[in-house]
Amino acid sequence: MSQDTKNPRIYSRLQIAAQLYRKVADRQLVETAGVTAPQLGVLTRVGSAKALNQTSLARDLRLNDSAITAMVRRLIGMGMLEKTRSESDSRAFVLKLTQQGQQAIDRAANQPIAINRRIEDEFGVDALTEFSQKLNRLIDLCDEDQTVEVEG
Amino acid sequence: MSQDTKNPRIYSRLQIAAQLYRKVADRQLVETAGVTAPQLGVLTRVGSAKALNQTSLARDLRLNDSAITAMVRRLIGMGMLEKTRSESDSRAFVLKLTQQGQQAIDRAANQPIAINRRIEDEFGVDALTEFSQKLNRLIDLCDEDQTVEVEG
DNA sequence: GTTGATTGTTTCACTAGTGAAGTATATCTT
DNA sequence: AAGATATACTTCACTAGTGAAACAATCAAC
Repeated sequence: MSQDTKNPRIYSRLQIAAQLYRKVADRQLVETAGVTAPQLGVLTRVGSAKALNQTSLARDLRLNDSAITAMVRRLIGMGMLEKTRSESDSRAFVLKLTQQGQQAIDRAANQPIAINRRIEDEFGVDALTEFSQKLNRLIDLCDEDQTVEVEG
Repeated sequence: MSQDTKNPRIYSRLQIAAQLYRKVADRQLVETAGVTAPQLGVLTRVGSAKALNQTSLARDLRLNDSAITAMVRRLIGMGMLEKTRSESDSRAFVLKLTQQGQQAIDRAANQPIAINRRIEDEFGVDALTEFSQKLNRLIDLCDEDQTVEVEG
């Protein structure tokens, strides 16, 4: 008689789906591009910005500052990213792709991973768009709930 | 001109939604029941089984054995769970709730957290069911992709 | 009844995230 | 110009997961 049987709580489904998707995507991406999915996310964002610092990156990806610190350290260690002090603001760093980092992005772009194609094929663009919108609504609801609690 | 703009790739949305939902749920659950959402998941599963060992638990929750080892250790440390050697199989352990563990479940059941009610209200049962089905389909696709790769 | 494979669990090294507290630089305010 | 406040980043301790390698107990075969 858990609540799961009564109404369709989506919490655990969502967690399982996200975890599993990440696992599969990671495997395939590491194969083709040499980076994990979160790492590719960072590289892509850095690549598409002119001069990005870590705080902006954190905001864009909706992550903690400390998550970025760790992520960037790993990517620098892998030779994918460079970090130089900003000239306009000496607290901040400017992130830049290395050649290797750019290569990783290119490889990922040129050879889309199987799981993504599979999902697109199976769902179709319309269903995927709708799904994406529902995810957005879910995100908004969580955001509201967070701000309500902090302010109220 | 990243692929994100062309077609609605759901990977990052899904990750953000799952992470954020967990964060909000954790906060509210820790408040009302004294455990996090993943912890409550484990307790609930243990509570609804007669005699569960860790491997079965891992399968049920779709987690790694080593994730369970760590999870159980934490829950025992919190006084929520007990672990005794199985009499029928002396490799295995039998997991059991402590009073405190049962209390945590009860509190969570009696006082459903705000974010879940909010999501149910906003989405409605039908939309939620459909959403859940799509998540299931996504999970299945990932599963297939995994087995294909292992076997092929 | 030993031998070999399978099963249940743990350990280790890792990624990826949170949140709180600290440091250093910038920016207001007066 | 100084002091307060805000911002950029790091560190630390933590949860939560993966995967590979080890170990012990069980089971199946011979």
